[in-house]
Amino acid sequence: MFRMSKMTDYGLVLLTELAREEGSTRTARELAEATRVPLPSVSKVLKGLQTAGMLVSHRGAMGGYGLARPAASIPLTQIITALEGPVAITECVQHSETGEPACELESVCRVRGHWRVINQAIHDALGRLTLADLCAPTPRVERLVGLNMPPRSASPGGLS
Amino acid sequence: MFRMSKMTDYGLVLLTELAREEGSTRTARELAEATRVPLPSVSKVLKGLQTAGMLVSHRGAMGGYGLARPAASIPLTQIITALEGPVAITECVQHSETGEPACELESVCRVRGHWRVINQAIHDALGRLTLADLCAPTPRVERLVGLNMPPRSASPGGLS
DNA sequence: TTAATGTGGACCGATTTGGTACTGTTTAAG
DNA sequence: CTTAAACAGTACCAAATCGGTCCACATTAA
Repeated sequence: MFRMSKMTDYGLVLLTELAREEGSTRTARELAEATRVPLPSVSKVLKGLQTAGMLVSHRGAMGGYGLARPAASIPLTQIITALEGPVAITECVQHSETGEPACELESVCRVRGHWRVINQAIHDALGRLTLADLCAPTPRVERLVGLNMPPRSASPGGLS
Repeated sequence: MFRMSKMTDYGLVLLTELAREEGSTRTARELAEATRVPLPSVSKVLKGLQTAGMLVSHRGAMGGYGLARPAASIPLTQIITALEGPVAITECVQHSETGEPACELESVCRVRGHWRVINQAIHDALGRLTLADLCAPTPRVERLVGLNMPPRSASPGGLS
């Protein structure tokens, strides 16, 4: 799986819509109609992004949401982290980043160190992209995300 | 989050343990004791890996599980796919790989194409690793997983 | 004053997840 | 032939998570 939650997906779609004209202010209802995302979910997601400092909100009539910073200075990792917690493929990876209490298998676990590395690679690939990149055509993303790795020198299998 | 499920984590730990001496046959109980993973979960995971063709099983007394192929020819992506389904960060990514019925936002969604690319990057990074690599020291994994991407040319933000 | 709008929380139903139990079936060893 | 060890399959359960809804409230422009 490796799935993002739907809320995170919604968040990206909404932010992309907001970033289409930077500096503009859109109402939650407008965004819901433009993206076809159910309004209550839109509200919940936008509220979260505002708390995380990515959006500014104006209450009352004529209010709405707008980007707090230029889209090019909002990394994907920050959005994902705000909406569904730290990017960590394993619990123990998260623990080793935040605090100490690792898992109870720590003493016998021989793969933990590798997860840290793999997780870092994914984190870096996502961190190279910003919200502005999500509004750009696909080829730009292909380049930035690092799809051009050399195949491994001596691969016995090669299955996928 | 981006988490693997606990079962997948268990699977990797168990396979790594089995790969420590290739060709050996270990009993589910032995593996449970060696890895401290609860026995019922061990059984469930191993059975799944056998069905997927990564393990061979021998029933009856003196039975047990063994690797069906050399560890170096079992890619990480195959293990993950067997234990928790296809690697796809979004539902729509999975749909576009398997069949046609995309999500209902398809017509207005402007980020879908990008997910395909990002997903491919993650998939490739994991596909470059095999079970044998998980038994090797960490530096080898660092190299194979592609941690050495150049920083983007003009990064306005750089936050993480 | 009023209507539009965000804020915050409670709540619910569905699904997933991790774990358990039980009843087979196979096979080596005695 | 009997028995105990081991895998196979299924059903089930409790807890957590997720997506979604609703409501009472605070704020602000008109």
